[in-house]
Amino acid sequence: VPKLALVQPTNRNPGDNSPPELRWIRAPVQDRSQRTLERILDATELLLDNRPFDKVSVSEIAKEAKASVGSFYARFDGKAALLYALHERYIEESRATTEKALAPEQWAAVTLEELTRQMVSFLLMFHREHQGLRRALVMIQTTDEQVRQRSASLASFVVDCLARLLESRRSEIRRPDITLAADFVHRVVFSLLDQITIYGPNSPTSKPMADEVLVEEMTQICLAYLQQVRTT
Amino acid sequence: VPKLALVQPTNRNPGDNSPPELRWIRAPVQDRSQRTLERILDATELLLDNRPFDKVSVSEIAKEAKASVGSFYARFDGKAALLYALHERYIEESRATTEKALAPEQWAAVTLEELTRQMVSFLLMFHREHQGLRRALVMIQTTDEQVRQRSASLASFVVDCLARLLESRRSEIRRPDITLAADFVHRVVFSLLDQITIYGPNSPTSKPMADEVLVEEMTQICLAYLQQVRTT
DNA sequence: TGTACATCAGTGAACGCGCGTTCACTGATGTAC
DNA sequence: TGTACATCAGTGAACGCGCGTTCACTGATGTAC
Repeated sequence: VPKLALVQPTNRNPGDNSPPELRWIRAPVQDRSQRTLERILDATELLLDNRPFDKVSVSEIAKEAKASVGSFYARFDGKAALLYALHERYIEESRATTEKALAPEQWAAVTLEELTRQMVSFLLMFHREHQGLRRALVMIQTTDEQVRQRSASLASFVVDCLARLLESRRSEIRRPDITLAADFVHRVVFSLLDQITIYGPNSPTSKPMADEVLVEEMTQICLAYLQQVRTT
Repeated sequence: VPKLALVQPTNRNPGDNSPPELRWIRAPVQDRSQRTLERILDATELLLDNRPFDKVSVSEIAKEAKASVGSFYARFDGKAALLYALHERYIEESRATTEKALAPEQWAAVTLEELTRQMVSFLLMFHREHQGLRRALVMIQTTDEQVRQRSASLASFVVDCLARLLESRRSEIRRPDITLAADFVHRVVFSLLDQITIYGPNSPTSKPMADEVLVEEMTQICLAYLQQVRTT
């Protein structure tokens, strides 16, 4: 079980007047409560697959996690903190995954087309796995500035990694500004994925698109953009 | 003032056993109440620019519309019906606009590149204008099947128009399947616009992108995709 | 190894706030004669 | 043109439901001696 990236325990030194740290979670002291905490996180992510965060009540979460409402509040400063903690956990996982997946060395022997296809295909799966949570996060981001900034910083990291990867393949790319290209490709791919996250498989287009078709068209549009030959 | 596309008045004929019609609104009889209704719709759309639908209370809406809570409920079957009505109005407007904007004749003398740029640029503005409402609609679509289907039917219409336009320019396009191409281009463009709708100008990418850059890159990626020369 | 005590963890009924909805009433509009 | 009456429109205080949060209490764990 991957260790949780928790933010600041409750106990502080007397003279400690550091800036208002994010205190999303009351740090567990015993193993038992650590497990309760993780059960709560998992249960919530499960429940989010079927309903938005607002429609999932704290008592339901407690029930699903085989805990009580009281023990919930012993771990979290409130319902909002729960979503923050899930966000935290999700970002940690994404960051680690990205770092490995986008390392240029790994892709040295593969064509840009195949690289793109693998990437898109993997991302589609990854996003599907976390669909419920992602939907909840998308929704809260429309309001919560803090969550938005955390997501932005992850996105920024991903774009940097992507730019480095594209840089290592400069000869295969015709876009003049690689940083811009990385940024925009990221935008396109992730907004498509977000759309799927939000609306589910039957997205709000005419007909639902099979996964393979989707992956193929996404791959093609990225490639076409990166390798575009201007006709003017 | 464009006439509202309202759905079914309350009075029905005795033997009327038509399928469960959508009754989102209690049809106004006097002019006065018609105006109240529109004031309520406009006020809501205004309030939605700053807050999600859940955080806008009915009494606030009434206040903003210079009406009372009671008169609100005289027009709408409930708070949900209000959003449905706004959706209705929005879809009507979009449909009409699309029909005109995508008519092939209008674009006969323009290059595909310029056509695309104009379109993307217009859409960006249109979506910005309705940002608040769109955000609310995106959110409710994650839950409400009826709203989702209505949006889907609009999307379907737009894709059809787009396919017809692309068809009329077959010679400039290299994609084998034009229907698929229309569908996918629509998806890409609208998911990017949705992303902006949701997150505002400072979307969750590294740095916010200037409008002109955004329009330009969107234009280029669409063109590149439609005119792609396979290098294999 | 055993006992006492402190702290941590867990429980779930009760509380209270916010907000959607109702309802008894007043005022405005339109129509019949 | 005027009056009576019916219907429509508007008002806002009061209600009640749902759900997040609290709290007094019980049980578990760990530590000191």
